[in-house]
Amino acid sequence: MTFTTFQQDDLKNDFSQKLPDQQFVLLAMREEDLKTADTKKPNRIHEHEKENTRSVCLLEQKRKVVSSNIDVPPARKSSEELDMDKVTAAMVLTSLSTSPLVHSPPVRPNESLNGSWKEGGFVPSSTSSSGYWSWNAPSDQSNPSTPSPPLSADSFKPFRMPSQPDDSIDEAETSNLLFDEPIPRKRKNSMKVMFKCLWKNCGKVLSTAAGIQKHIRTIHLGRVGESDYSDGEEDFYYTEIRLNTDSVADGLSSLSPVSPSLGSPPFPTQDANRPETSCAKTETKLMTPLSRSAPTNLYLIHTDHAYQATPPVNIPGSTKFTPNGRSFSVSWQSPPVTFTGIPVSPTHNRPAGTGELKQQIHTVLSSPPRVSFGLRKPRGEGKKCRKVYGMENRDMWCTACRWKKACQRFVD
DNA sequence: AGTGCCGGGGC
DNA sequence: GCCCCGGCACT
Repeated sequence: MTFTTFQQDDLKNDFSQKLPDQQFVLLAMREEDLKTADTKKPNRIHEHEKENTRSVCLLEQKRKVVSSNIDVPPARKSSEELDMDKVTAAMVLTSLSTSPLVHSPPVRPNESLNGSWKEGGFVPSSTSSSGYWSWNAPSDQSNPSTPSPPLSADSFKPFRMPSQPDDSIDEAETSNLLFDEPIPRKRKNSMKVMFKCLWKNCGKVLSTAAGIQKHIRTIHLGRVGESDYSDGEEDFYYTEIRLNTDSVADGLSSLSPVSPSLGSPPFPTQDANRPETSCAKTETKLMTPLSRSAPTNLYLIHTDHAYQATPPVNIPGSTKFTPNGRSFSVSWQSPPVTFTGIPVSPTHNRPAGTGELKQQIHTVLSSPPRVSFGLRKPRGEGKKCRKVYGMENRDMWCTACRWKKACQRFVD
């Protein structure tokens, strides 16, 4: 995951210049810094919003996620559930990416950025002098052998945490937050949880997780003989649907956090404009099984305009698709986890150098991909006859070089 | 500007 | 097929 946190200094200054193409920024600040920022630069966030960038402030100890008029219900005590703040923030970010801009003062007090972020596995891999933190995905997470995944407007499921079924900040709640609809803290009793298969062109809804997993295993993954075995992959091919038994429509609307003013879904649906769904495929695979032991995954959605007519580019740790002629990039990062018994340290997953990391982020976020369409093979990197022997010894060149053809002596 | 080499042409 | 070269892409 490409995940960027700006600190107070960035807010005081013009941090919008740092990631000009990133539209959603997770902003974590300390309480006193936020107060200062409010006082001194009251319009900073607004300025950023004008550039189609919104900020989410993750307030950890207060258990609030504040962005514009977004509030997350306060207060669970247990510190390990601070991770849920991050998750919630990710959900907010995800939803923000699809909702219209909301202009209102975003800032609220916050507490330490340092403690629980690191506890959750988010150790900044680079810290610039300006306090600009960033994370990026490990470059070796791609796995090509995943079946075609689902992807639909209501199917974007950033993460799944089977181990925490009692998550009280559910999707419906988060969605409601985005629309500034104060809702009762707990409506679980009136919610019926269904499980919807996200497989392409499927959409089967079952009432139990086991059922949907079995469905996915047998129907989509073709694991007929291993019906009881689950490697968890199925988890990422379905989503929970919380149906409000008081008002089914309410529950359904929570599935798609799109403003009614926006006629189009936030993510590609099954329409003709939909590009290949390999992005979801990559994403799904990347989440497995790493993320299952890492429920603190944060998703950051950002959009940019630079890729509109370009073909998909495989950026490890990120994926991209183009709904409605506008591209979305989804990238992610897993915190340090143990994978098949091998401890994976942060330095394993991330490039060592700050500069390199930032370069990667820059690549992911803004730079137009260099795509060779195969019309011309990549230029050879090695020395060729011309360089080796020089123009004066042209007779020593290989025939191809003499004929200005591809060098046959020093083949790349 | 220098380099690699594709595409095309003459023989 | 051999040989050459215009011109493009890339560094």
